[in-house]
Amino acid sequence: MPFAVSESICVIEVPDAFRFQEALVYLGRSANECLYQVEDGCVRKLLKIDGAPVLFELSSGEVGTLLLRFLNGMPSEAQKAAVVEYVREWLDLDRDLAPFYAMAAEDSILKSLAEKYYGLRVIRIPDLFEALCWAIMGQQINLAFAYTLKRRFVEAFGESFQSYWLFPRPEQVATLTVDELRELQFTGKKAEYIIEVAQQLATGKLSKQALLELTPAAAEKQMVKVRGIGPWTANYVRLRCLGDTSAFPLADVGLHNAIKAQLGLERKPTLTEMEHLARPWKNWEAYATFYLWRSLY
DNA sequence: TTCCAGGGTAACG
DNA sequence: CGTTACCATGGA
Repeated sequence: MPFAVSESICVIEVPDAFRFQEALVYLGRSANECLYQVEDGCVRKLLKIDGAPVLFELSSGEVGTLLLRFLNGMPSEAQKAAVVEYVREWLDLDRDLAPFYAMAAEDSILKSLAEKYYGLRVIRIPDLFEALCWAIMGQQINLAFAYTLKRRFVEAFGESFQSYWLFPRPEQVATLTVDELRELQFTGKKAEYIIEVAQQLATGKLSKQALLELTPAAAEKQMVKVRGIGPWTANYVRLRCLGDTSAFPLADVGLHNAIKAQLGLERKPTLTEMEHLARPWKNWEAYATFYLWRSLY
Protein backbone atom coordinates (compact mmCIF):
# COMPACT_ATOMS: atom_id res chain seq x y z
CA MET A 1 0.00 0.00 0.00
CA PRO A 2 1.62 3.22 -1.11
CA PHE A 3 -0.49 5.37 1.16
CA ALA A 4 -1.57 5.01 4.74
CA VAL A 5 -5.33 5.35 5.09
CA SER A 6 -4.91 7.43 8.22
CA GLU A 7 -3.36 10.21 6.17
CA SER A 8 -6.72 10.97 4.57
CA ILE A 9 -8.48 11.43 7.92
CA CYS A 10 -8.50 14.54 10.07
CA VAL A 11 -9.86 14.99 13.57
CA ILE A 12 -11.90 18.13 14.14
CA GLU A 13 -12.27 19.33 17.71
CA VAL A 14 -15.78 20.41 18.62
CA PRO A 15 -17.08 22.27 21.68
CA ASP A 16 -19.08 20.57 24.45
CA ALA A 17 -22.26 22.35 23.40
CA PHE A 18 -22.35 20.63 20.04
CA ARG A 19 -24.37 17.59 19.02
CA PHE A 20 -23.51 16.20 15.60
CA GLN A 21 -26.75 14.23 15.65
CA GLU A 22 -28.72 17.50 15.77
CA ALA A 23 -26.79 18.80 12.76
CA LEU A 24 -27.63 15.60 10.89
CA VAL A 25 -31.33 15.98 11.68
CA TYR A 26 -31.31 19.44 10.15
CA LEU A 27 -29.17 18.45 7.18
CA GLY A 28 -31.30 15.40 6.50
CA ARG A 29 -34.66 17.13 6.64
CA SER A 30 -35.27 16.94 2.90
CA ALA A 31 -34.76 13.83 0.79
CA ASN A 32 -34.59 16.27 -2.13
CA GLU A 33 -31.41 17.98 -0.96
CA CYS A 34 -28.81 17.95 -3.72
CA LEU A 35 -25.73 19.67 -2.25
CA TYR A 36 -24.83 16.93 0.25
CA GLN A 37 -25.91 13.45 1.23
CA VAL A 38 -26.84 12.36 4.74
CA GLU A 39 -26.66 8.65 5.41
CA ASP A 40 -25.81 6.26 8.26
CA GLY A 41 -24.78 8.93 10.72
CA CYS A 42 -22.54 10.81 8.35
CA VAL A 43 -22.75 13.56 5.77
CA ARG A 44 -20.83 13.74 2.49
CA LYS A 45 -20.22 16.86 0.48
CA LEU A 46 -18.26 18.12 -2.48
CA LEU A 47 -16.23 21.34 -2.47
CA LYS A 48 -14.01 22.88 -5.09
CA ILE A 49 -10.75 24.15 -3.65
CA ASP A 50 -8.34 26.04 -5.88
CA GLY A 51 -10.03 24.50 -8.91
CA ALA A 52 -9.86 20.92 -7.66
CA PRO A 53 -12.84 18.82 -6.52
CA VAL A 54 -12.57 17.61 -2.93
CA LEU A 55 -15.12 15.10 -1.68
CA PHE A 56 -15.32 14.60 2.06
CA GLU A 57 -17.33 12.86 4.75
CA LEU A 58 -18.05 13.87 8.33
CA SER A 59 -18.89 11.39 11.07
CA SER A 60 -18.72 11.18 14.85
CA GLY A 61 -15.32 10.60 16.39
CA GLU A 62 -14.17 10.20 19.97
CA VAL A 63 -15.94 12.42 22.48
CA GLY A 64 -15.48 16.04 21.53
CA THR A 65 -14.42 15.32 17.96
CA LEU A 66 -15.66 14.81 14.44
CA LEU A 67 -13.88 12.64 11.89
CA LEU A 68 -13.21 14.19 8.50
CA ARG A 69 -12.47 11.66 5.75
CA PHE A 70 -11.33 12.58 2.26
CA LEU A 71 -12.98 10.35 -0.31
CA ASN A 72 -11.20 11.18 -3.57
CA GLY A 73 -7.51 10.74 -3.07
CA MET A 74 -5.00 12.28 -0.74
CA PRO A 75 -5.60 15.93 0.06
CA SER A 76 -2.81 18.44 0.24
CA GLU A 77 -2.23 20.22 3.53
CA ALA A 78 -3.82 23.30 2.01
CA GLN A 79 -6.92 21.33 0.98
CA LYS A 80 -7.19 19.78 4.43
CA ALA A 81 -6.99 23.21 6.04
CA ALA A 82 -9.57 24.64 3.66
CA VAL A 83 -12.07 21.86 4.34
CA VAL A 84 -11.59 22.08 8.10
CA GLU A 85 -12.17 25.81 7.90
CA TYR A 86 -15.29 25.22 5.80
CA VAL A 87 -16.68 22.66 8.25
CA ARG A 88 -16.08 24.90 11.25
CA GLU A 89 -18.05 27.66 9.56
CA TRP A 90 -20.73 25.33 8.12
CA LEU A 91 -21.56 23.89 11.54
CA ASP A 92 -20.87 27.14 13.44
CA LEU A 93 -18.34 25.33 15.65
CA ASP A 94 -16.50 28.42 16.86
CA ARG A 95 -19.53 30.04 18.48
CA ASP A 96 -19.66 30.28 22.28
CA LEU A 97 -23.28 29.36 23.03
CA ALA A 98 -23.06 29.96 26.78
CA PRO A 99 -24.77 33.38 26.60
CA PHE A 100 -27.55 31.94 24.44
CA TYR A 101 -28.26 29.07 26.81
CA ALA A 102 -28.12 31.41 29.81
CA MET A 103 -30.71 33.64 28.16
CA ALA A 104 -32.84 30.72 26.96
CA ALA A 105 -33.03 29.20 30.43
CA GLU A 106 -34.95 32.28 31.55
CA ASP A 107 -37.20 32.50 28.50
CA SER A 108 -40.64 30.88 28.50
CA ILE A 109 -40.57 30.05 24.80
CA LEU A 110 -36.94 28.96 24.47
CA LYS A 111 -36.39 27.12 27.73
CA SER A 112 -37.81 23.75 26.68
CA LEU A 113 -36.40 24.04 23.15
CA ALA A 114 -32.90 24.75 24.41
CA GLU A 115 -33.07 21.66 26.61
CA LYS A 116 -34.64 19.43 23.99
CA TYR A 117 -32.28 20.41 21.17
CA TYR A 118 -29.18 21.13 23.27
CA GLY A 119 -26.10 21.21 21.07
CA LEU A 120 -27.98 22.26 17.93
CA ARG A 121 -26.09 24.99 16.09
CA VAL A 122 -27.08 27.14 13.15
CA ILE A 123 -26.21 25.23 10.00
CA ARG A 124 -24.69 27.87 7.81
CA ILE A 125 -24.42 28.41 4.06
CA PRO A 126 -20.89 29.78 3.72
CA ASP A 127 -21.31 30.71 0.06
CA LEU A 128 -23.10 34.07 -0.26
CA PHE A 129 -24.47 33.38 -3.74
CA GLU A 130 -25.92 30.06 -2.63
CA ALA A 131 -27.45 31.66 0.47
CA LEU A 132 -29.05 34.48 -1.50
CA CYS A 133 -30.40 32.15 -4.19
CA TRP A 134 -31.77 29.70 -1.65
CA ALA A 135 -33.52 32.50 0.23
CA ILE A 136 -35.03 33.93 -2.96
CA MET A 137 -36.14 30.50 -4.15
CA GLY A 138 -37.87 29.94 -0.81
CA GLN A 139 -39.88 33.14 -0.90
CA GLN A 140 -43.62 32.52 -0.63
CA ILE A 141 -43.61 28.85 -1.63
CA ASN A 142 -43.57 25.71 0.44
CA LEU A 143 -40.20 24.29 1.38
CA ALA A 144 -40.72 21.07 -0.58
CA PHE A 145 -41.13 22.99 -3.82
CA ALA A 146 -38.17 25.21 -2.94
CA TYR A 147 -35.98 22.10 -2.71
CA THR A 148 -37.29 20.97 -6.10
CA LEU A 149 -36.42 24.33 -7.64
CA LYS A 150 -32.95 24.24 -6.11
CA ARG A 151 -32.30 20.75 -7.42
CA ARG A 152 -33.36 21.71 -10.95
CA PHE A 153 -31.22 24.85 -10.79
CA VAL A 154 -28.15 23.00 -9.51
CA GLU A 155 -28.48 20.13 -11.97
CA ALA A 156 -28.99 22.54 -14.87
CA PHE A 157 -26.21 25.02 -14.15
CA GLY A 158 -23.96 23.48 -11.50
CA GLU A 159 -21.00 21.17 -11.85
CA SER A 160 -20.97 17.53 -10.81
CA PHE A 161 -18.24 15.17 -9.71
CA GLN A 162 -18.87 11.53 -8.82
CA SER A 163 -22.63 12.17 -8.52
CA TYR A 164 -22.09 15.08 -6.13
CA TRP A 165 -22.96 18.64 -7.13
CA LEU A 166 -21.48 22.10 -6.72
CA PHE A 167 -23.76 25.11 -6.59
CA PRO A 168 -23.72 27.16 -9.83
CA ARG A 169 -21.32 30.14 -9.95
CA PRO A 170 -22.61 33.69 -10.25
CA GLU A 171 -20.45 34.30 -13.34
CA GLN A 172 -22.47 31.72 -15.25
CA VAL A 173 -25.90 32.52 -13.82
CA ALA A 174 -25.32 36.19 -14.67
CA THR A 175 -25.41 35.22 -18.36
CA LEU A 176 -28.72 33.32 -18.20
CA THR A 177 -32.02 34.59 -19.53
CA VAL A 178 -35.29 34.76 -17.62
CA ASP A 179 -36.76 32.14 -19.95
CA GLU A 180 -34.02 29.65 -19.14
CA LEU A 181 -35.03 29.82 -15.47
CA ARG A 182 -38.76 29.87 -16.22
CA GLU A 183 -38.29 26.50 -17.88
CA LEU A 184 -37.38 25.19 -14.43
CA GLN A 185 -40.66 26.69 -13.12
CA PHE A 186 -39.15 29.74 -11.51
CA THR A 187 -41.57 32.66 -11.61
CA GLY A 188 -40.56 35.51 -13.88
CA LYS A 189 -39.82 37.67 -10.85
CA LYS A 190 -37.62 35.10 -9.13
CA ALA A 191 -35.75 34.50 -12.37
CA GLU A 192 -35.03 38.23 -12.66
CA TYR A 193 -33.95 38.48 -9.03
CA ILE A 194 -31.55 35.56 -9.21
CA ILE A 195 -29.94 36.77 -12.44
CA GLU A 196 -29.54 40.26 -11.00
CA VAL A 197 -28.04 38.93 -7.77
CA ALA A 198 -25.63 36.85 -9.84
CA GLN A 199 -24.61 39.97 -11.75
CA GLN A 200 -24.03 41.90 -8.53
CA LEU A 201 -21.77 39.13 -7.20
CA ALA A 202 -19.99 38.54 -10.50
CA THR A 203 -19.10 42.21 -10.80
CA GLY A 204 -18.14 42.49 -7.14
CA LYS A 205 -20.83 45.04 -6.34
CA LEU A 206 -21.92 42.63 -3.65
CA SER A 207 -19.49 40.41 -1.76
CA LYS A 208 -19.43 38.44 1.46
CA GLN A 209 -16.13 40.00 2.45
CA ALA A 210 -17.53 43.51 2.06
CA LEU A 211 -20.72 42.67 3.95
CA LEU A 212 -18.71 41.20 6.83
CA GLU A 213 -16.82 44.45 7.19
CA LEU A 214 -20.05 46.38 7.73
CA THR A 215 -22.20 46.60 10.83
CA PRO A 216 -25.19 44.21 10.71
CA ALA A 217 -27.57 47.11 10.05
CA ALA A 218 -25.39 48.43 7.24
CA ALA A 219 -25.02 44.96 5.72
CA GLU A 220 -28.78 44.57 5.72
CA LYS A 221 -29.25 47.99 4.14
CA GLN A 222 -26.74 47.09 1.43
CA MET A 223 -28.54 43.86 0.59
CA VAL A 224 -32.03 45.37 0.59
CA LYS A 225 -30.93 47.78 -2.15
CA VAL A 226 -30.90 44.81 -4.51
CA ARG A 227 -34.21 44.00 -6.21
CA GLY A 228 -35.70 40.81 -4.80
CA ILE A 229 -33.97 41.15 -1.44
CA GLY A 230 -36.36 42.45 1.19
CA PRO A 231 -36.01 42.46 4.98
CA TRP A 232 -36.83 38.77 5.33
CA THR A 233 -34.24 37.68 2.76
CA ALA A 234 -31.55 40.01 4.11
CA ASN A 235 -32.03 38.71 7.63
CA TYR A 236 -32.14 35.11 6.43
CA VAL A 237 -28.78 35.62 4.74
CA ARG A 238 -27.32 37.36 7.78
CA LEU A 239 -28.44 34.35 9.80
CA ARG A 240 -27.39 31.54 7.46
CA CYS A 241 -24.35 33.05 5.75
CA LEU A 242 -22.85 35.95 7.67
CA GLY A 243 -22.94 34.25 11.07
CA ASP A 244 -24.78 37.17 12.59
CA THR A 245 -26.54 35.98 15.75
CA SER A 246 -28.62 39.16 15.92
CA ALA A 247 -30.25 38.46 12.54
CA PHE A 248 -33.99 38.08 12.85
CA PRO A 249 -36.39 37.27 9.99
CA LEU A 250 -39.29 38.83 11.85
CA ALA A 251 -41.91 38.16 9.15
CA ASP A 252 -41.00 34.49 8.70
CA VAL A 253 -44.12 32.33 8.45
CA GLY A 254 -42.38 29.27 9.86
CA LEU A 255 -41.25 31.28 12.86
CA HIS A 256 -44.82 32.45 13.43
CA ASN A 257 -46.17 28.93 13.21
CA ALA A 258 -43.51 27.65 15.61
CA ILE A 259 -44.39 30.32 18.18
CA LYS A 260 -48.09 29.66 17.73
CA ALA A 261 -47.52 25.97 18.46
CA GLN A 262 -45.08 26.63 21.30
CA LEU A 263 -47.48 28.97 23.10
CA GLY A 264 -50.65 27.09 22.13
CA LEU A 265 -52.11 30.15 20.41
CA GLU A 266 -55.22 29.95 18.24
CA ARG A 267 -53.71 32.29 15.67
CA LYS A 268 -50.28 33.31 14.54
CA PRO A 269 -48.64 36.17 16.48
CA THR A 270 -48.78 39.67 15.02
CA LEU A 271 -45.59 41.51 14.15
CA THR A 272 -46.04 43.69 17.22
CA GLU A 273 -46.37 40.60 19.40
CA MET A 274 -43.30 39.16 17.71
CA GLU A 275 -41.25 42.21 18.59
CA HIS A 276 -42.40 41.97 22.17
CA LEU A 277 -41.71 38.24 22.49
CA ALA A 278 -38.27 38.63 20.94
CA ARG A 279 -37.11 41.45 23.18
CA PRO A 280 -35.33 39.11 25.63
CA TRP A 281 -33.55 37.40 22.73
CA LYS A 282 -31.46 40.47 21.92
CA ASN A 283 -28.28 39.58 20.01
CA TRP A 284 -29.35 35.91 19.89
CA GLU A 285 -32.45 36.22 17.70
CA ALA A 286 -30.83 34.05 15.04
CA TYR A 287 -30.38 31.14 17.43
CA ALA A 288 -33.86 31.61 18.88
CA THR A 289 -35.21 31.46 15.32
CA PHE A 290 -33.19 28.39 14.44
CA TYR A 291 -34.36 26.49 17.53
CA LEU A 292 -37.97 27.47 16.76
CA TRP A 293 -37.58 26.26 13.17
CA ARG A 294 -36.20 23.01 14.55
CA SER A 295 -39.40 22.54 16.57
CA LEU A 296 -41.40 22.39 13.32
CA TYR A 297 -40.08 18.98 12.24
C1' DT B 1 -61.17 22.22 -4.27
C1' DT B 2 -59.42 25.29 -1.22
C1' DC B 3 -55.92 27.27 1.28
C1' DC B 4 -51.36 28.16 2.41
C1' DA B 5 -46.44 28.42 1.65
C1' DG B 6 -39.29 30.15 5.25
C1' DG B 7 -41.93 37.43 0.55
C1' DG B 8 -41.24 41.24 -2.48
C1' DT B 9 -42.51 44.74 -5.72
C1' DA B 10 -45.17 48.20 -7.68
C1' DA B 11 -49.23 50.74 -7.82
C1' DC B 12 -52.53 53.22 -5.26
C1' DG B 13 -54.68 56.50 -1.77
C1' DC C 1 -46.34 57.12 4.73
C1' DG C 2 -49.53 52.38 5.02
C1' DT C 3 -52.28 49.24 2.27
C1' DT C 4 -53.35 46.14 -1.55
C1' DA C 5 -53.07 43.38 -5.84
C1' DC C 6 -50.26 40.41 -7.97
C1' DC C 7 -46.88 36.93 -8.79
C1' DA C 8 -47.49 31.48 -9.86
C1' DT C 9 -47.17 26.72 -8.41
C1' DG C 10 -46.86 22.63 -5.45
C1' DG C 11 -48.46 20.25 -1.42
C1' DA C 12 -51.72 18.99 2.11
